[in-house]
Amino acid sequence: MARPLSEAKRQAILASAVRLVASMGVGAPTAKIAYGAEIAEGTLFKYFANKDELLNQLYVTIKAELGATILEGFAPHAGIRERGWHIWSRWIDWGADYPLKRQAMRQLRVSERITQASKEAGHTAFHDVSAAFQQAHAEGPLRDQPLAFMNASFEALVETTLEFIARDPQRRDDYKQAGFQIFWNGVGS
Amino acid sequence: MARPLSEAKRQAILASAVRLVASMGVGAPTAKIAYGAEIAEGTLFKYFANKDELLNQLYVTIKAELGATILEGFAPHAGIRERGWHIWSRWIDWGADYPLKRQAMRQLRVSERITQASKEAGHTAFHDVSAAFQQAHAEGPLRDQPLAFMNASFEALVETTLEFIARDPQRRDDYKQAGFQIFWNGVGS
Amino acid sequence: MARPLSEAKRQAILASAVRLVASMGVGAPTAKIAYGAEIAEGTLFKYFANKDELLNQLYVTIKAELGATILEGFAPHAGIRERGWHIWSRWIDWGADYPLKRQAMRQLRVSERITQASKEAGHTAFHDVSAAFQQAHAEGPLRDQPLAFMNASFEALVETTLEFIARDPQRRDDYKQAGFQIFWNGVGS
Amino acid sequence: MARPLSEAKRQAILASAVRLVASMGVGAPTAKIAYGAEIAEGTLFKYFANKDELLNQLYVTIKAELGATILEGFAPHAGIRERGWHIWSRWIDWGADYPLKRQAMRQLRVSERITQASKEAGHTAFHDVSAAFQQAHAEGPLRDQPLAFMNASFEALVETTLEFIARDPQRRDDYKQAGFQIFWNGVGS
DNA sequence: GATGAATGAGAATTCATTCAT
DNA sequence: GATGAATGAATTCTCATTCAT
Repeated sequence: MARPLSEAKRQAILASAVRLVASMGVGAPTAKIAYGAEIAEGTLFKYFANKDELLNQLYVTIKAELGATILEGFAPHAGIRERGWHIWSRWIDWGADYPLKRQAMRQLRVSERITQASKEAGHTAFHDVSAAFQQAHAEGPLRDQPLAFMNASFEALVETTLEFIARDPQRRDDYKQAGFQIFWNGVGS
Repeated sequence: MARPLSEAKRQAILASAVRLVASMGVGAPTAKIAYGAEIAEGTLFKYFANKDELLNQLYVTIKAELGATILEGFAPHAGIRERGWHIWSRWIDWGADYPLKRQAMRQLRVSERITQASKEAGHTAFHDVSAAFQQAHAEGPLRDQPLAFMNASFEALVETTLEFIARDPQRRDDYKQAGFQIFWNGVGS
Repeated sequence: MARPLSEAKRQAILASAVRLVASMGVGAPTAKIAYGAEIAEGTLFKYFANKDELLNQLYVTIKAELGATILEGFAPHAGIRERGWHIWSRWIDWGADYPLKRQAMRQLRVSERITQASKEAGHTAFHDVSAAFQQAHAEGPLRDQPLAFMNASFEALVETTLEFIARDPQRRDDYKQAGFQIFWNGVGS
Repeated sequence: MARPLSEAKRQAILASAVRLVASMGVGAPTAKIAYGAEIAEGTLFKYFANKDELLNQLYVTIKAELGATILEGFAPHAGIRERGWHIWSRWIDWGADYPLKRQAMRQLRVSERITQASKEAGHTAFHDVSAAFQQAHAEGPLRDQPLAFMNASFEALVETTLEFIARDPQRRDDYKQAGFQIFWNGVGS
């Protein structure tokens, strides 16, 4: 079935879901999500067959958006540190600028309702980001661990850094630097 | 007193909650938790006034248990790296040995139902662990960032490491070493 | 609008509530009320946000209906006794004809769940009935007591009379006369 | 089964029930009643086989106490008005002095849980009060109505009067006079 | 006899989803 | 296609009553 109707409404539903999942978790009622999107309760189910599908698409969509955002302006031939910093920097900026999306992701990540398929789709969307790590990985001291482990550590530190920025936005830049330093030193030389 | 509230039952409820929250999130029904604890639905509410209280006590209890476990055998006068390794090691072992508790914590950490007070109680229970970090922090390159930031990074890397161990238990020791290495290099020299 | 909230259903709920509250008091389960209205349990809450609201609206609705019924055919310029008798007569007839509504009111009147606001709304609905008493009051021997006291005495005697009519409907007219006589003599000359 | 154990405890339960039924209606939980009586939840059921029995005994007890109170100092050979006034006066005083008992009775009177037997026992306890009315009744204009009707009117006006005294205790005596006047004029020649 | 933990049948809501309009 | 009323299973919590201590 081709995507029905208004793309604007679809986006409104996703945007409303971001807000509600961020604050209430995946238990946020579909009726509230619909209300936040200014559509009727039943209309939501024209766009998403059921709540699980909405949640999964939300997950994949945010992940894809983040992936694309990170890669904007990425210089594949820059030095390894520059590439790492680019990813770190854009990721942090995205998370600090869209705290609700970040919060929603936090909830979705731990939810049993996100299928394996969605997680894989998320990885796919992140493919280029992962690729950018490969060289660094191959050369670093973690070369015997899966690339995924380095990726995950990076992400964990991004998450930690964003948590602190969220609590204390004034020091955004300090945290951004400090977090990257831990990562870079950590996996480096 | 007719019959005192049985500590065994209280533990059974918490243990059942660990299992169900780990797999279903905080939306796990109290009826299922009670069933898992082999008590009647109503009995649960003799032990915990309501679901929120159960969830919060679960959070604090696990956190306290983890804190105590980490500190067992801790040598306060050992070298700084030894102390760091002790904490890392015991934390990883705990998480690898009790994957359900770790999973439950993951859910509880992001839940809106865990009160500020519980989070603070969790910190208190973790006080000695935090203290053990202080010297390392004062001397390291992160001395201008809050100690909490270093702690959180440590925890984030523990979490990441445990995630990988859970997926691939055979390589438990490899991950354990690799994760610590990232942290130690990251915040070190 | 998909389907408007059906006024017929709303009335069916209120009618069912009348029956159940009359016989079981305000403890009558919403599930039974819904069943009696031939709707699903959940549907009731589309019409009334919660049980208290149902109970309060029931109170106000019955009171308003009674007020309107009493005033039908009221001749404001008739003699004072005629006016009093009109009110008495219509009130008694209403109570005798709708014993369940009367019984429900008995329950609602003593319930802690009826808010002050509803009681005031009830008075408002009864405003014209009260007004009809004013002249009688101003001239009678109770002029030094609040009008409300005379009103309440009237109502108490109506209630008593209806109680007897309910037990012994054959003598409806006797009781109707006797009750009014007590009131009229009581507050009169 | 003879009445077990401490009469003091039995009274404490009834006293606690008065308070709770007055404020919460017959839905007041037995656990709260027990707590108010400073006994254990289960102990209540040693004194009253079940909640209905407690409620019914409460009804009969209050009614009996009221009956006895009214008759204290009653002069059977006084004039008819004096006898009526005596009853009125003592009843009003009792109700004004024990507002919780009066409130509890209001709730019990409309409850489906009070059996016919209890109502009859209540009448029995009131027998002497009723008897005092008989002569007045036989002589008055209501002689063609059941004595019970006159009794009930009296009680209804007592109730009304007490309601007003409860709201405005300062005017206790005014209301007391006014209420009796309505009754006396009402049923008198 | 007193206690209060244990029980499980309700009770009032809530909510994803369907379907008449 | 959009709407939101309708549904009823599921959820949290309450409460009278029993019974082990």
